[in-house]
Amino acid sequence: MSNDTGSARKARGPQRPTIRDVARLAGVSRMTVTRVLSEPDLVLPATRDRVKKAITDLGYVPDRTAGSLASRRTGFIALVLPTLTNANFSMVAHGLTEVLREKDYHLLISYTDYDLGEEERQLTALLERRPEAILLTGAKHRRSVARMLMMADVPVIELADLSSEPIQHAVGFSNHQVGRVAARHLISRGFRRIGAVASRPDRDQGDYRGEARIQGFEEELRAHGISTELVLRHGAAPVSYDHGVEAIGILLDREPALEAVFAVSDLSAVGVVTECQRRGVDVPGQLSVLGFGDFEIGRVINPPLTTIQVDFHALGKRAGHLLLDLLGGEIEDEPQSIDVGLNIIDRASIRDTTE
Amino acid sequence: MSNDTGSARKARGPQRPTIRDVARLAGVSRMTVTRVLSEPDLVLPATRDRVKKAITDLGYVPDRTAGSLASRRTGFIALVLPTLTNANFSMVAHGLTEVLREKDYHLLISYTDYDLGEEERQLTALLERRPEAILLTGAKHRRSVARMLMMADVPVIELADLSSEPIQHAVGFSNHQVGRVAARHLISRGFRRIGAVASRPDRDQGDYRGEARIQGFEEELRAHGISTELVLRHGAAPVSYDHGVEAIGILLDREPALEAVFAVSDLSAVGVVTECQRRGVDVPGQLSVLGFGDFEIGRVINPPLTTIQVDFHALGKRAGHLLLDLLGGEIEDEPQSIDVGLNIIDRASIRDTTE
DNA sequence: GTGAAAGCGCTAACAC
DNA sequence: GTGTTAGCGCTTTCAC
Repeated sequence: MSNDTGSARKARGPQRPTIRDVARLAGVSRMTVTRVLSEPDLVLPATRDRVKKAITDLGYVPDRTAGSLASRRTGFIALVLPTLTNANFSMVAHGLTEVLREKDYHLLISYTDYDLGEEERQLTALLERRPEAILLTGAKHRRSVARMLMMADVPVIELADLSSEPIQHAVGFSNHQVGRVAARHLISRGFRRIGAVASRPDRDQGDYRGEARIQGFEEELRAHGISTELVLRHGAAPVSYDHGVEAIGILLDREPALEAVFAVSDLSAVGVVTECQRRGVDVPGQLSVLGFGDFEIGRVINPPLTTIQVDFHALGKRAGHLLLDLLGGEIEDEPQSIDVGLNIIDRASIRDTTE
Repeated sequence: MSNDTGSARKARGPQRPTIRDVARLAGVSRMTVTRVLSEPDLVLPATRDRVKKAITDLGYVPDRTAGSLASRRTGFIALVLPTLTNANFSMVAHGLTEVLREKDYHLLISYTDYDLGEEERQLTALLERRPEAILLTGAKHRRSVARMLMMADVPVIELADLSSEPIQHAVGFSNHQVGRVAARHLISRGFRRIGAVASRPDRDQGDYRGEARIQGFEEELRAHGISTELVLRHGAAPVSYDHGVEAIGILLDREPALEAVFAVSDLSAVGVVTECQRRGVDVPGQLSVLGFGDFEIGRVINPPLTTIQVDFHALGKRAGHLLLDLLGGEIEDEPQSIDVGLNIIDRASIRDTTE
């Protein structure tokens, strides 16, 4: 009845059961086992049950390595992140996983520690695993990386910064837009003596993102006829708690009547709030503070920080759905660029001028 | 000269170059190409160069799926985490990656959202990828999961909680020990009116970790003849900022002369500090506070929080090295249990009684 | 509804 | 130092 007698495998100890063992035990061909696993409806219920029983009896676990080779579909999606220890990037991975799990895709996660050389090395290793798509963060890549990506001949989605020219598809937000939204928000609240704290964009590496935000901020200020002289670029990126402390000190010395300030990062904003309290400047009574990033700490300080947030979880899900469309061929191959937008998280560091 | 004429592959568009193409172009056999890639020293320099040139000319990227199948070594290490959005677990992954990268192993990361059913589902999917070892967090698993793990016939390392019986190997720390260290630290600083804030261990799910800490704390207190009546179990796990606020309120109402308090989590400890400030209780002048976990927020509040820390990055590296030993067969198969220990991060929330 | 043949792209094992 | 043979465990394709 069955064909598979199994061509004399070298008997070296107990082996994991293969599809052949299942087939033999159930008295069917291997093909039927495959069908039970992938398209059970094509198999007669009686046969199906026999096969299923054989599977559980043997404790058979299909080998997807072999399956991938035969079907030429690994089910892997490569994800290259700068680091895992950043809540935002983790949220992206979570969002992605959520939608990809459904379709039995697996994320192959790598991180680069913000090192472009490491990015290239990781990507090289990843490509050997034959991912069906590649997702990576950031807009800056080596030429060699861009080339590898093209050669790979699978969909490529860049995550995060939408401002620069994407290699193929992109899902993210615009840092420039962050600045514009920040300025617009403060202006709409009636403030006019508006400042900002950012870093000096000296180094080409690093904080072009913060600089993009601050430029958007200045543009919007100018568009409303407001001076940008209280926009302070101080210290080196990345900005931190201490940066906020120092920068707001300088700004307040220069303009004690400052009404509102935008910090390019929540970390810096927390420093701003703390330093204000030390100086006896009431937040938000005298000075309103707006941050960016929605870091956990902003939720915990007093007053809780109003901030501009990017929903990275949603970003991950959007990327995941785009991927599914791309992989399912339900979409033309024209490069897609998706802006997930920005949210203002209204907490208590901005004075309510409406009352 | 060459053998491989390539058995008439169906010509459907441009294919990725295979090892066969490289072999043909370099005028060698496939085996020689494999050797150039894995053991270059075994190949004559002249041949090696020809092969290398062919590889770059074609842009050949080896297919590890096929390689894995043939060599029966996938190079995958499965890692099952509760979540990616927790800095501690991310650090574990980083530490692991650092040591595994060297030997060309890849982490296959999954997360369970703290759901035991999801753990089983993820593990099932993972096993189909034939990982060479399995790392997973937590000491609580379904029986079915334990069974799958045994059947898998690869090294299994549990990460984190050392108190309960490990399935095989374990790398972690003891929550019970955390409590003992906490109590010993406060006692050694000369405090006697010592309290603690934890959650009620009502639910079997969830916070047995916090409960383990608090029990160790009580034991050590008793061992020193100190009353445990100021150890407060309040509210449901997991403890948060608000938990600390409420709990210290209750405790201070009960014993205004409280000298020192241990919070089972930094989050709660921060709530404690904040509430004390609101009440005008000076930290650490009047009340010393000790946390656990070394959360980022503890570094930023004022006064910075003294806390008991587990070095999760080191934990990851230790696990990685154990794995390499296990995989390299350089170690007996006796279950290993490695305690990475605890560190007290001395900041400013505990009064210096030595002056 | 089920099965047989023919690989997927690579490497282990052994021959020369 | 290099090549040949024979699979790894599955799925595709087509036959019945």
